[in-house]
Amino acid sequence: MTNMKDIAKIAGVSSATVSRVINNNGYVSHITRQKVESAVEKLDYVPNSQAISLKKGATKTIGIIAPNITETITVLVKNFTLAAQKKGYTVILYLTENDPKKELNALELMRSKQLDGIFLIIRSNDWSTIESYTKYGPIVTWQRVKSPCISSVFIDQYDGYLLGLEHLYANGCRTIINLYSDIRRLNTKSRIKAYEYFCKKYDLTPHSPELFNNINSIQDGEHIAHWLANQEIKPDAFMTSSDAVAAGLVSQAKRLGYSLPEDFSVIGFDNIEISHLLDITTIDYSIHKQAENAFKMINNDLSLQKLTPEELDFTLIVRKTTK
Amino acid sequence: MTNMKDIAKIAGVSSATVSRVINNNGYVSHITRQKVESAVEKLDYVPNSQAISLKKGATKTIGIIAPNITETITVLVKNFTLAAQKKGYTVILYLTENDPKKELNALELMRSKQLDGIFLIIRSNDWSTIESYTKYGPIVTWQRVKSPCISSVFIDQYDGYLLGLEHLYANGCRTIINLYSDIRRLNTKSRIKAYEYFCKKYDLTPHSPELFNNINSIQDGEHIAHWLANQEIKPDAFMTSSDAVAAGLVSQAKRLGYSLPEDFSVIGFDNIEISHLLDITTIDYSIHKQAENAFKMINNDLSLQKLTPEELDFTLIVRKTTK
DNA sequence: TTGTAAGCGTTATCAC
DNA sequence: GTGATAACGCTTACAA
Repeated sequence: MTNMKDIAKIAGVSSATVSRVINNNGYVSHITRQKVESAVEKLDYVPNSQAISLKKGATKTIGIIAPNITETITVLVKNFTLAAQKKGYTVILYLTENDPKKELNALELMRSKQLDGIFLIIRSNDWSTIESYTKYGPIVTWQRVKSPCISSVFIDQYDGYLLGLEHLYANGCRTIINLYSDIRRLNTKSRIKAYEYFCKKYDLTPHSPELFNNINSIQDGEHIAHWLANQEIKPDAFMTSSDAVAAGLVSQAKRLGYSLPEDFSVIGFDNIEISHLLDITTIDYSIHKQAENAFKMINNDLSLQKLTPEELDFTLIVRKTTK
Repeated sequence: MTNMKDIAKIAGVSSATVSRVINNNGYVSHITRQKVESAVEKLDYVPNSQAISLKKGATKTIGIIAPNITETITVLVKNFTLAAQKKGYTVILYLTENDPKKELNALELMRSKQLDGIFLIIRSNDWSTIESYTKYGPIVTWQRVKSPCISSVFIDQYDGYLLGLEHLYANGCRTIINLYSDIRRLNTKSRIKAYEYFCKKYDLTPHSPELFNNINSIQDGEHIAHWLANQEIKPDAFMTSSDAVAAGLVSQAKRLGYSLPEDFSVIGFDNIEISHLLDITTIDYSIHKQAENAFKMINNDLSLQKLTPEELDFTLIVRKTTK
């Protein structure tokens, strides 16, 4: 491969001068610049990025770590990547499949100087383990976390969740079932709080959160449809924590012969493509902006050129699964 | 940051010996190995991967290039990434948004030694332009291409398409409309051929391919539903080239009051999650295996340890949009 | 079995 | 304005 020395030789200058030309750095006379540039052209020269990274101690590469690629995560990955590319960063995708060891491998990439920063969408290890890697570079997460060194693009979903519950109430629903993703998570705890406040406000009897815990996937949603079919007394609405769950529930319920919103109502969460396709009422909370904010936060840690994060908000998207 | 010299100093050996220990390379006495290992432990040392890459002239990094992340591409990205990780490779994701310049930037990453190989899912530049980059490393694509230097995991979709058409015929459909993605593409040309053969076989009058060209997205599928609503004489089936198109068509048609398969039939292509959710009959052609094969081909070009690609095949998945 | 030293391709600090 | 030259952190002949 042709390198700086080759260019220097052809152009009749030193490699220091070549470097100056390439990087527009320091004083170079017009004439030498031209000589160098034509040599670059002639030899079809491109600087070796490994050498630059080694020298500079930075790679202009950021890692995205996630357990797998769900539709929601796709939105995050896509918008983060686009934002990063726009600022000259390159993005590495690392899938952990929820294996803490694989996550560790990914974190090690930052320690071994292959990554300048990390967007850890969903973690697998303890926060304390992850925290110990922040000394090698910035880590931003999508999850809710209270840590002095890990930033988060999380927004408390209390308000968003309440938005959905109020909509159900306004449309006559009084026995609402909440499908929670993981009651140990702070995110879910906010939802539970919103539900409890809501029940108190309208004098309804809340159901225990434990009854519907760990409902996460499309399949889980489908199971709920079957569960519903077996109930004597049926609830009149489901409030979910993701469009995926809502999609599974809605599509399976239709297969079982139910019609929505006549038989019962369902509200999703995320406003991803699938909720549009299945006409599911949902809560939008601008995931794409979260992704961009994640990049901005990492960028601000790495670069002097600061980017200001955008404000996030909730919107209720009324479709055909609620009255 | 602590480096080899530091370890060497602490362990009382030369950095060459440290290297041997780290890489299990060459003869090292048990006792020195232990000294080195404890020094590594003590200083919490990790080798700098930039230095290794520079020295070795390879990065163990492969790029995935795609215009954006659709659901189908997600399957490709996911399985490729997992296969690559399993073999110790790291994966870079580069989104081009169909901008040839951005694709060029991504290809340049290989030229500048940041990438060892590339999985170019869908291209934006001319094949000849892309070919010129194969001298810097292997390029494998998902698209159909006849090139001496670019490999492809493509499979001719003639058989798969015919599978769908025959199914429609068997269920009484006689006026079938084909929604093509891009009639200039070889892939589509195979579909057209299958359709023509099919028409001749059953003595049906084929419609011109130009009538339904460039139908690619969910939105395009939705438009077709509207088009259908305005027709006096309605076709009795749609054969599509992707589940996305089928999904848009089916969901919009339902919104417009049609019921499937009573009013008409629809067959998708890909068998991605969405076709399951919407109960769309579709053609499966094991995209995940294609992704794995793509990695294997790149690996085989890069490494001495050869991996054998898997055979691919088509399966008709009958669901609720055909009789 | 271990050490020396050249080199991978840059950048950046000095001189001149 | 430009050129030496010393890093950056590692691998690998070649010696010893």
